[in-house]
This record gives sequence, C-alpha cells and structure tokens, in this order.
Amino acid sequence: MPVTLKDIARRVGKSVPTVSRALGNHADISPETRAEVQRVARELGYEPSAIALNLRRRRAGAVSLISPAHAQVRFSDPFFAEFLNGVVEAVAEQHIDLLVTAGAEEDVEALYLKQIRSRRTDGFIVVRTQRNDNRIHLLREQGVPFVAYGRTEENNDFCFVDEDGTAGIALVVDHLASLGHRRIAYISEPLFLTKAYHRMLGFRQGLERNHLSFHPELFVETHFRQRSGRQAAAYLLDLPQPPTAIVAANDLLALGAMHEAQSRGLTVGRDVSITGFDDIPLTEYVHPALTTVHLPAQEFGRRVAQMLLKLIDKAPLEERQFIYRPSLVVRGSSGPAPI
Amino acid sequence: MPVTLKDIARRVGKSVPTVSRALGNHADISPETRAEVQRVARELGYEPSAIALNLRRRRAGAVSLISPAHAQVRFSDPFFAEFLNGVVEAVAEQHIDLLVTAGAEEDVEALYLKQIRSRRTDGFIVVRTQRNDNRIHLLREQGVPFVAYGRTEENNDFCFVDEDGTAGIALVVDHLASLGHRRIAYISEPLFLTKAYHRMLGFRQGLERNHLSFHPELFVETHFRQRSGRQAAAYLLDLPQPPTAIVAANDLLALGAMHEAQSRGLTVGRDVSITGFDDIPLTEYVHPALTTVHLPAQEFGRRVAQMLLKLIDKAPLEERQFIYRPSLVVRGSSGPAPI
DNA sequence: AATATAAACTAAATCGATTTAGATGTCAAG
DNA sequence: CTTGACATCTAAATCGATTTAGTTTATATT
Repeated sequence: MPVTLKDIARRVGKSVPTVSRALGNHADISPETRAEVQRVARELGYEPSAIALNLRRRRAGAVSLISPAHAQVRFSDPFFAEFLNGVVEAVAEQHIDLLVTAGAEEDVEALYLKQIRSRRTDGFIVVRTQRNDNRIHLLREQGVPFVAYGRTEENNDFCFVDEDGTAGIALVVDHLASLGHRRIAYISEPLFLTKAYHRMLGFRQGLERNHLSFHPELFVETHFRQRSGRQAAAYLLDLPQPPTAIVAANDLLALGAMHEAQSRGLTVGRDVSITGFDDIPLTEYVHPALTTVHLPAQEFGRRVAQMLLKLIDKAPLEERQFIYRPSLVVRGSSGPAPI
Repeated sequence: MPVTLKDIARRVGKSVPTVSRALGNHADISPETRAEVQRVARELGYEPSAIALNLRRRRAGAVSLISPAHAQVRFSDPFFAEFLNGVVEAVAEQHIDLLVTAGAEEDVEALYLKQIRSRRTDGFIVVRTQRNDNRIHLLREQGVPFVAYGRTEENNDFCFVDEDGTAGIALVVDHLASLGHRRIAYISEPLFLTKAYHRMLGFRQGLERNHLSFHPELFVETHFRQRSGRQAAAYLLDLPQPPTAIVAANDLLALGAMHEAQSRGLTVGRDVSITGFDDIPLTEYVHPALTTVHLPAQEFGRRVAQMLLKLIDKAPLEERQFIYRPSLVVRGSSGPAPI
C-alpha cells in the first residue's frame, strides 16, 4: 500500500492540508510541526502520487514520441536510436516522463488526437516529418506544444531542429566530382519525407554546380533499409553503363549497396565509390569504412527535447528553429574514379 | 480547453453521474438520454481524462522501462532497439503507455523506488540483468509486477524471458571446431551481466566437448561496443601465436574485430574466422556476412511486454518463464582453419 | 479590559472521473 | 386509494493531492 498524505496526517495527529503545507515549507506551519511531519514522511518513504498531482495541476508530466507508422524500421534505425538516446536523457534530467508509442498504420492522427484529448501528454516530439505533414497540421490546429525533427514544405512557423540535407549531399557530390567521377548515381529514400526531398535537391544541386548532367536512369527512389540499398545497387550495377559512384541518401542504404557491390567482387573505393549520410556509429567499423555526412544524432534528440520542455513551461526560447550544417567525413569507401 | 463530463452534462441538462453512466452503457439510463449524451459526447470530441481515470482506478495505465546506467549504448545497441520495437508494439496494442527512462549512473534503484512510490507505473520491464541484480531484489521486495529479459544467478523465481546463451555459444564452438580450428579466442562482454556469463560458459563448454583446451591468453573480457571489439582483436592478433578463430560475445564486438582484421589486410573467413551473437539486422549486410547466432529480438520484446501486461491484470500466465534455444546462422565470416 | 494582530491550524472546494446509496415519479396490483 | 415495484435520475463520497478562505488561540496594543 502506498503512503499518502492521509497516512502521515493520521500519524502526526494533524490535518491533511497541514501535512501538505508542512512538506511544501509554507510559512504558516510551526517549526515543530514541520520537522515532525517531514520526519514521519521520510520514515514512511512518502512520495506524492504523480497522478493526483497531475490531476490537480492539469498537466500530464510527460511528453510523447509517436513512432510513425510508415517507418518499418522504428527504433532499429540506428540514427533514430541515437536520437532517442538524446531525447531520453534530456527529458530524464527534467524529471519528465517520456511516452513512447507506435502509430498504427491506419491513422496516426487519431492516435495523436486521442492522446491530446485524454490529456496523457503535455507535448509531442514529431519525427520523420513529411513534406505535407498532417500531424503538424493537427497539432497546430489543436494548439498543443510540439517540436519537430525536420521541416515541412509549407508553413514552417513552428519549432524544429533540422539538418541542411541539401548542403550535405551537395558536399558529397563535390567530393566525388573532385575525384573525377562523372556518372554518379543516387539512391533516395521515399520522397514524401522532407529530409529525403532536401537531400535529393542537394544531389541535383551538386551535379549542377559541378557541371554534370542528371541521368534519370541513375536515380532510384526506394525505402529505408539495407535491403533496398542492395536492390537499388543491383539495378544500378546492371545498367549497360553503370555509375562509377553511388550516393546513398543514408548510411543503411549505403551499406546495402556496398554489400551488393562486394558480393559482385567489386572493391568499394576503387572499382566503385559509395557514400552514405548520417554517420551512424557503424560506418566507421565496416570495411572499407564509409564516406558519409556527419550528423550529431544524439545532440539533435537533446535539442528537440529541451526545446519542447521550454515550450511547455512557456519559458523563453533563444531559438525556435535550428538548422545544422553537416560536414563531410571522408573514409575508404570513396576513391578516384576508375578510368 | 479539453472537454469534460461536466461540459456534456451542462449541454444535455443532466447531472454528471448520469452522463458518466450513459457513456458507460449502464442499465439505469433511458434510451433517449443515453443516445443524446452519446451524441453530444461525440460532437464535442469527448475523451475521458486519462489522469482522472487513473487516479480513480489507482492504476498508472503505464509500464516502465528504465535503460540501465552501465549501458553506454542504451538504445543504439541494435539488439536492444529491436527488442524495444517489440515492446512498444505489444504495449500499444493494449492501449497502455510505455514510459522510457534513463537511469542515472549513481543509483538506479532510487529511480525505481521513486517511480514505484509516486505510482507512475504499473510494472517494470527489466533489461540487461546482472548476476546479482539489485533491481530485481528491490522489485521483489516491493511486490511490484515486473518481467525481466534475462535471469540472475540466484533465486530465479520471477517472470522472465531469456535465451540459452550457453547452448548458443557452444554451437559456435562446435561449428569452428568442425572447421578445424584449434586456437579459438573469445571476446566477452562484462561478466557481471548474466547473459555475458552464460555465453562465456558456453565457450568453455564448447571447448571441452571438442577436446580443446582453454588458453587464458585467448580470453578477453571487455565492453559492449565495436571499439572494444576492435581493441580486443588487435590484442589477439598481436599475440605470438594468434588464434585462427575469434568468437565474439555479440555482433557489435564481432564487427569491431572484423574491422581490425580487415585493416591488417587479413581476409575474414579465410585467414581468420570471426563469429558474433544476436543476429542483428546488419550482420547480413557486412562483407563478408557474419556467422552468428540468431535471436528473435523483437519477439523477445513482445513476449516480455505481454507477460508483464498479464501479470498486472492478474490474468493467468501459461508460462512464467521462457528460455529460447538459439540456432546457428553460418555465413561468410567463418571458414576452414588455415594450415 | 477591549481590541487588533499574528501564528498555527483546519474545513471546504477543486481537479475529472466513477460508484454507492438514495430520491423522485409512474404505473400496476391489491 | 394505498402500496409496491420499477425506471430514471441525482447527491454525496472517493481517488490524493493543493489552495482559498476561514477559525481558533495566544499575544501585543491602546
């Protein structure tokens, strides 16, 4: 049986409000009573009921992160896992709970609405934003605090943390072009995701500024995982005129592509160059190590969470929006174009 | 402003309890009133306050998963990420919230105690059990429902899901022995973890039943991550008489070891065999693909969560304990011993 | 001595639901 | 015409906290 104020009140022979005020160090309690109450509370291991408190305060004491339905990967995406690490730590520091939920395929918005109406949560962390994102429409409409990781393509007047994916991929193309590559392929994530779209733009921008033309047959839109990367690479390497370099929109796709190239006996970094994006912890430990674009995933998680907590507390926010300019990490998977 | 029973009551001109009973389909409400109340509720988008309900029911409507402090990896451990996927899905199906928290380094037990006393949670999922696990002592003492992933070394009279790591690693040793390997090294996770300990036992058992002797210099106890695997492999390969096969206690360690071997110009699977454990999604996509032991991480997560939910509901449990017998997955990273 | 003031406490209301016990009105049976 | 049964509803209590508005008692002031 958990200990309540009533239990303490009974023990010290005082009323419940007195006990409450004694524990809260209010002025209208005599030093003796206060000491006695606090002693008994400690002795009984009293801890206020989070639920009762939340009812009174009309807060949930929790923030919510709903993993989107379309992400078959959910937490197994290493980038997202790192991001989650950051969120969990930032939230734990403030003694707020993190509610983690999986969105059902049908309609994630119903889930958001339910959480809002049942007042389970004080705010949301929105991940994997889409170019036209109904979740964001909804949250804005409902006036619920939220911070997104990523932007949308429309009205971006909300709090978010994002990366400049366009600049990131353009750096990759620069790098490959400087190595003499002229047939560069691109493996894209689904383009309804804002970040996939931005990265794709970076690819086109990179081609352009290096005076390379865009070959539609060298552009593949696929899913998130390694399997897709492998399949896409198989298609590309089977082309009559295969690319000498493959830019993948994320590291998992790149690893899948590398696997395909290697199982064809190609040496990655020599016969074909392959690059990724995100710099997940693994990239350093595959062979050859992956040339990629670094993102501080955990820091993104921290930032998003901290912004959200401030937003909820209506504390002043130094910055409502943050766009990280990523940097290139050159490793062994990219090398000079073969002649 | 969220909609409450009071709002509905005002609208239909009835008392709050009547509204409550109408929504709950109780018998003592006239069909007309019931219909009217339900109509208005729908119209206003009424959803009961989760907090008020929980206060009344004296339940939290949530279960808790606290990532242990010693796990520097937390969610970035791909096995754990998969496990979490399973948990999240099983829990979401039952409309229960999952509270994810990070344990501070100092004392995780204090965190558990706090969550128990403040009645934030109805039960716990305990991961990365230790041979002598204070969290389990505590939960048992407090009589709080919990399910562990993994056992302890003492009294195991509680609900858990586990793998038979001993059998798993022994399979690996059998496999390597059958390929002619006689100098087999082992890279272990920290041995205070039950699962690390079990796997280590499997290594010794495997050696024994293949009539191989245990060489202390071929046994390295280290941490979880790739970096440790790499360092351990460096040490092993620098030995005057290096091993021909390296058994790593998990896939990340194995990938680290592979990286070290490859950066020395060795061909993994020919010059040296390397094996892992867990069969994380990545193992299939490195080159050569990793020989490992398969564990259905996501299913483990589901099982643990489902057990916990039943335990909380005091529903009958067909089985309180489940030990999975893992199977070997042979891929390219293991091959015949060089002569 | 009467009154104002301060100290230390408590009753009652509140948050948003549910449940228990009781109230009211209608109708049929005696 | 009274009584009992039934249908339908509401008042009050409860979960565990906090806050507001008093209340009581002792002390200081005039």
